[in-house]
Formats: sequence, structure tokens, C-alpha cells
Amino acid sequence: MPELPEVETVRRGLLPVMEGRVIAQASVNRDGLRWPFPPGMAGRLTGARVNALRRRSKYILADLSTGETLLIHLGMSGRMLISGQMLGAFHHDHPAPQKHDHVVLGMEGGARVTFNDARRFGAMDLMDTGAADSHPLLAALGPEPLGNAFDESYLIARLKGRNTPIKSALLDQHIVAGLGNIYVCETLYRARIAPQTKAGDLAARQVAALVPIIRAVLAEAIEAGGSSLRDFRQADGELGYFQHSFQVYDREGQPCVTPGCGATVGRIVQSGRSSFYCPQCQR
DNA sequence: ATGGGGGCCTGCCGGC
DNA sequence: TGCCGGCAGGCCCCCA
Repeated sequence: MPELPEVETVRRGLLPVMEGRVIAQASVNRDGLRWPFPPGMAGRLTGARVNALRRRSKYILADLSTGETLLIHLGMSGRMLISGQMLGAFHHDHPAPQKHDHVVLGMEGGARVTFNDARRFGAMDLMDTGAADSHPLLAALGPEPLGNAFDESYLIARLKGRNTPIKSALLDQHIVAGLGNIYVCETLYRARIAPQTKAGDLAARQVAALVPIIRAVLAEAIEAGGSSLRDFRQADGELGYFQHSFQVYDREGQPCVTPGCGATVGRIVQSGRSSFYCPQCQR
């Protein structure tokens, strides 16, 4: 599921129940997910106030009153569920525990945040807040695509001479942090660039054009997520999954949506991942 | 350093 | 109905 827009949507959904609130009781139902949890994680979370809830790339970071920061990564199948809180006009009681509920944060005031992750590719870790930027998972990340450090000259410099397909380059979190398979497909479709094109073969103006397209694709998805947040207040409390219409992703065999194109969306596999693209529009 | 492939896990879906 | 292969929105690690 979660690329940058989905993670940002989860963060925004968690804000009203977590930011400024104390974790009254943390409970952990297994030793870890992708990696073992840090020693004594439940105890280190219990009693801590969440001073700020931030996002870096696809990671959610909760700065705690204890001087530590909680890192949360949703992996492929991680979900956050809020329960026991007045949400709009509806009150959500605590549902029965579900399979794969791994971590439960009981917040002061009665809300409950449950981290469920079937495939367990997700992660949680704790670090000193002052050293958060040097955490192994964060230290080598490229710039935020919606931030000032990501601009045309940066991307041109990073892609220059690169022999890897542009699809792989944009998926590389060291180059730009937060894009995943869906939004790279959508970006290349809008940019009319074939996913197989070697990154270093693109003209500077083509690379420059990618920057505002990446920003727009992500901003539109975040906007769609915001709409889903308003809807979810009257739905079921599960954060982060929202209906968003894609132009090429997962549309293999369907007609290209570009007016007058008439071609059929294709799919190729690059480094083990599906790339959806229009063979007519994307060159 | 760069690029490609394997592996981690479970669930779901389509075909037989 | 059941079984099986293929697939899934992420990311680390190892190899050439």
C-alpha cells in the first residue's frame, strides 16, 4: 500500500488522537516485524507524550517526551486502525482483536491505535530524537520530493550518466525518497517517458519536466487522501487506504486514457516489479 | 560505485 | 469445492 501519499494520509489521521497525547499503555504482541523490536519497547512507550508526529519519506516519526523518537514503517501491508474515539458523528467502539494486530497503543482519553501488518514487512524502532536523522533507515535517504532540496538541477545531476532505467532510478530512495511503484508509473505516464529508457539518456529538459510532475502526482494523491480522511470519520477508522484513480497503474490491457491515443496499456517487469505504461504515448 | 536479482511474509485471485 | 501458481503499493542484502 503505502507510498508517500498514503503514509502522509495515515500521519494526518493519527494527528488528532496522538499528537500532544500520552500513550497510557503500549502493548506488543510479538518480538518484532521485519526486524526485532528494540528492547523493552512497550515500557519505553508507556507514559510517553507524543510531542510531534512527523513524516520522512515513507516513515512516520513520533517524537516523545522521553527524548526518544518512535519510527514506524508500514512496509507493504501495514495498516493503522483508530478505535474508541468520537469520529465525526459516530462513536467507534474497540473492535475484537484481529489476526496480525502486532502493536496496540492505548492513548490517554480512551482512543486506541492498532498497528496491523499481515506480511510483517513493516518495522518499528526507537532512537534518541537528536540522532533520528542518522538512523540507518533514514541516513541515506534522498530529498523529500515535495521539499525545496528536490529541484531540477538536483535531479539532472543525480541522473546524469546513470545506466539504470528511469523506472528503477525513480524507485531508488537514495535519489528521491517516497515514490513507490504506483506513483513512478503514473509520473512516467504523465511525462510521456518509457519506463525502459536509461536515466542517463534522457535530455536535461525531460529530467527537469519530471520534477513538477512528481510534485503534482504526489500532491493530488495527498489531496485524495485528505478526502478519504473526511470520509473515514463516518466509516471504519482504518487509515491510509483510499480510492484513487490511476491513469496506467494496474490497467494492463485497458485503453490508454489519453484522448485519441487508442493504444492499450502494457505491462513489463523491471527488477521484479510491474511497470504499466502506454507504448504509444511513452517514448 | 552501480545494477540486477533473491528473499522476507501472508493473502487473494484466477484458472484448472 | 479445492489446489496451485502468480501476484501484491517495500526494502535490505548479496553478487558480479
